[in-house]
Amino acid sequence: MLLYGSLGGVLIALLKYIEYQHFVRAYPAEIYGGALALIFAALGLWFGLRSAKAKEVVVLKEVRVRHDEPFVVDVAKLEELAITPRELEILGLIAEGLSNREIGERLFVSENTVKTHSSRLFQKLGASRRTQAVQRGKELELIP
Amino acid sequence: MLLYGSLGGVLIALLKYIEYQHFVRAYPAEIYGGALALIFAALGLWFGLRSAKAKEVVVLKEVRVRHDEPFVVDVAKLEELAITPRELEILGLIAEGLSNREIGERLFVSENTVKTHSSRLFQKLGASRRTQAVQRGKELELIP
DNA sequence: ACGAAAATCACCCATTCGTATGACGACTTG
DNA sequence: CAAGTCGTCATACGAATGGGTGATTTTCGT
Repeated sequence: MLLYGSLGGVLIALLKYIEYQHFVRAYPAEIYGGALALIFAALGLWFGLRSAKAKEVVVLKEVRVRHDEPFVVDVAKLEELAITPRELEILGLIAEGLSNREIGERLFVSENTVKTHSSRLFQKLGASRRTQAVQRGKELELIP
Repeated sequence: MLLYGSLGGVLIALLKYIEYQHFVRAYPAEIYGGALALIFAALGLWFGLRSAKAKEVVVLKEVRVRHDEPFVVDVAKLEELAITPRELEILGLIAEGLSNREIGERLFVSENTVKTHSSRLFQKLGASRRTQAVQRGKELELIP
């Protein structure tokens, strides 16, 4: 800012000197004043835009985009494969790495029940292993 | 822009007229010129800053798309857990739902070998089931 | 070239899993 | 009401899995 100010002052003095010596008599004062006004208006505008550009850079950016969608089960595929709610529930627990026994404990049913559910589930998913069932479930968007 | 231009022109004319009529004799030309320069410099600066503010708003733009990353294994965690390349490979195949036998066939090794690898893998991952290992592997970004 | 790490394989044993089969009760629907 | 679906549970058996130990061979870094 200080630099700009002093530079402007020098420029003014210079211009004034030149003008006074050579043109003050050649052209009417209106031309002189107009030119001066134009020059300084341009100068001011230039400086203004310059500082404007600087400001432009400083502007902060704060935008968040979604990263994970909420996930919804593909109900169409569920019905298509005739997978019951209970079976889907068990698929989810299988995907969490729980054993049949643990699933039974969590759902307050016997391990045998879990086995029947998972067995039917595997049939419907075309899986023969639980890891396979998990993979299929993710592919079919039945589990996140 | 046009509006500003014409306004500036009118202003110039007005100023010139007033000056010519009253001050041309009262003060030396330097003062007159200096004042004019100052005024127009300020005017230009003001306009510059004004347009600067407008530009500042435009800059408010941000792209932070992050939906699907290509996925790279977390080498740091791999070393931290001392997981060998072979073990990681087997983890991937487990995640695909393959049985130990199938993994052995695909890698041209015996099922027993697969079992030892997976056994050590489970130890390192703190898993007791393969489904659990898969889950841990995904959490630790060892597999996609 | 030596030694450590990795990979390979085998055997054993207990547990878990997958599958089949049958059964029973609750609920829905025609 | 009869049929169908769903959830529940049991038993049984073979396959798969997990865990442990021991051993040999490759590979690789210093």
